[in-house]
Amino acid sequence: MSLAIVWLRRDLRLSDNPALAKALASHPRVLPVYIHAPEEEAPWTPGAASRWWLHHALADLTEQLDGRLLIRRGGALETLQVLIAETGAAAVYWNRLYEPAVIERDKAIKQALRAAEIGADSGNAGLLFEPWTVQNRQGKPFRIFTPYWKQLLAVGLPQRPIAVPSVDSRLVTKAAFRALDSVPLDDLGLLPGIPWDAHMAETWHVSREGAEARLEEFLETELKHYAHGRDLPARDQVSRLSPYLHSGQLGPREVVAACRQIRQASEPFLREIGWREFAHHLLYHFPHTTDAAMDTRFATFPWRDDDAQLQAWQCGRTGVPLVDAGMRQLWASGWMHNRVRMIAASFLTKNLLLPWQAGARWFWDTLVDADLASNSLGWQWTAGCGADAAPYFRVFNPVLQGEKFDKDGSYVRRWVPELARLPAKWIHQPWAAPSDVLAEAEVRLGDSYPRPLVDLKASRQRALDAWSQIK
DNA sequence: TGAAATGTTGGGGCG
DNA sequence: ACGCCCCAACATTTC
Repeated sequence: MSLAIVWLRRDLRLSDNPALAKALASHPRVLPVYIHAPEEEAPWTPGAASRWWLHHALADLTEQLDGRLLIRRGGALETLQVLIAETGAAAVYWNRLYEPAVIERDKAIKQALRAAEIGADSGNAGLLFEPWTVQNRQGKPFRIFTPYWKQLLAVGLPQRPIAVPSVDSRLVTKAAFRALDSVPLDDLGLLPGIPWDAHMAETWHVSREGAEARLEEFLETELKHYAHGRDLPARDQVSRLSPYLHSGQLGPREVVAACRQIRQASEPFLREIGWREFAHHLLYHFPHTTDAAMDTRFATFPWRDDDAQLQAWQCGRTGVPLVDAGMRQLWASGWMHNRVRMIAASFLTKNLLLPWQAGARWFWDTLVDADLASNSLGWQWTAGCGADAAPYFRVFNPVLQGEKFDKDGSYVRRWVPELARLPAKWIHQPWAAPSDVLAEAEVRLGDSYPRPLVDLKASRQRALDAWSQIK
C-alpha cells in the first residue's frame, strides 16, 4: 500500500491544494508533514510576527487534519529521507515557492529524491500565474506593472480552484500516526518569549475559518467602496487578506473565484492581487532585488546612517503623527494600512534618507503578512529604485496626506492617544499649533510627544539634492 | 498609489 | 463705465 508524503510549507490549506490533490489521486494514503527549517530560508528566516502567525496557522491545520499533521524539525531533505525510511513512503508532493534560496533547496531535494527512486512532484498553490509562464513580446520578463496586468487579464485569470478533497478516510491511520514522532507545536518556539501579542490575538483569527469569513465579509460589505475606501486608514475598507495569502490559508485562485461569484465590480481589488503576482514575477526573474536596488544608479546613492532616527521611526516616535500612528499600528497588530505603509516608507527613505533595506528589514520582522516578494517590491517602489517604481521625486507629505485621507484625524487619535485631544486642524502637524491649543489638548511637545525629527520641507529638498547626485 | 512652483483665468473691489 | 489690481481657483510644469 503506497503512502505519499504531502510536504506543506506556505500552502496551509486543504482546498485548492494541488500537491494534496495529486497525492490523493495516485496514493491510497497520505501523510501531511510540516518541516520546521527556518535556517534554510536564510537570510530571510521568518520574522517574529510571521512566526506568531505560523504557530496559529499550524495549530488550526492540525485541527482540520484531526490531529494528523506531522511536525518535524531539521533540514528538509534529511527529514524527508528519514520519514521515507520510517514510513516506506513512495513519493513526496509539495507546492512550489519562489524565493531564491528556497528554489535552490527545493530543486536539490527533487533531484535527490528522484535519484533515490522516490516520486517527487510539485504543484502551484500560491500564484495565479507562475513567473516563468508570463513574458512580453520580446520573450522577456515584464518590468512594468500595467502591461503585465493587461496581459494576465487578456489571458484570463484562473478561477477554478480545486475543491476540498475528503481527506479524513485517506490520512494515515491514527495508530500509524502515533508511531511516528511528531514534534509538539509549542516546541518549535514560534511564539514570543515575552507576551507582546495580546493585541495581535484580538485583531486576527488565524484560521481557515477566519480566512473564509474575512473574504466573505470583505466582498459583501467593503468591496463596493474599495476604490476610494481603501485610501482611508481609519475606515479600514481593505481586504486584510494578505497574511492568509502569505501562509496559504487562502489561495489566490480561491479569491478570484469568490470575486467572480458576486455582482460587484471587483477590478480595483483584483488589481491588488495582480501586484502580488507581479512582485513574485519580479523576485523570480531578478532575485537580487531583495537586497539591491533594481535601478543600478542607486548603488552610489548617499544613504544616511543614523541609528537613533531609525529607532525613533521603528517605535513610532518621529514626531510626525501619521507616520507614528502607522508604526504603532504595525507594532501592536502586526499590520499597517497600505496607504500608511507608503507614507511611513516615504518618510524613512526620503525625509530621513535612511536606506530602504533598513525599512524592509523592520517590516519583515513585524508584519504578519511579511512576504519577501511583496516587501521587496513595495520598498523599492517607494524608494524610487525599483523596476516600476514611483519616480524618486515623488515625496509624500505626511501632513497633506493626513488632511486628505484622515481628515478628522481619527486614525491618528486611535494610535497616538497622546494627541487625541488636538483639534483636527492641528492633529497632523502639532508643531505648528498655537501654544494655547497645545496646552488645552495637554500636548507638551518634546515631552509628551516628540518634536519632528526633521523639517518636512528641508528634508524633502535634501532628498531631491541627493537624487540629483546620482541621476 | 505627489507636491510644490509656476502659469492662467476670471470675478470683484476700487479708483 | 472702464481699467487696474488682487487673489482665489484651477491648470500646467517641474522636481
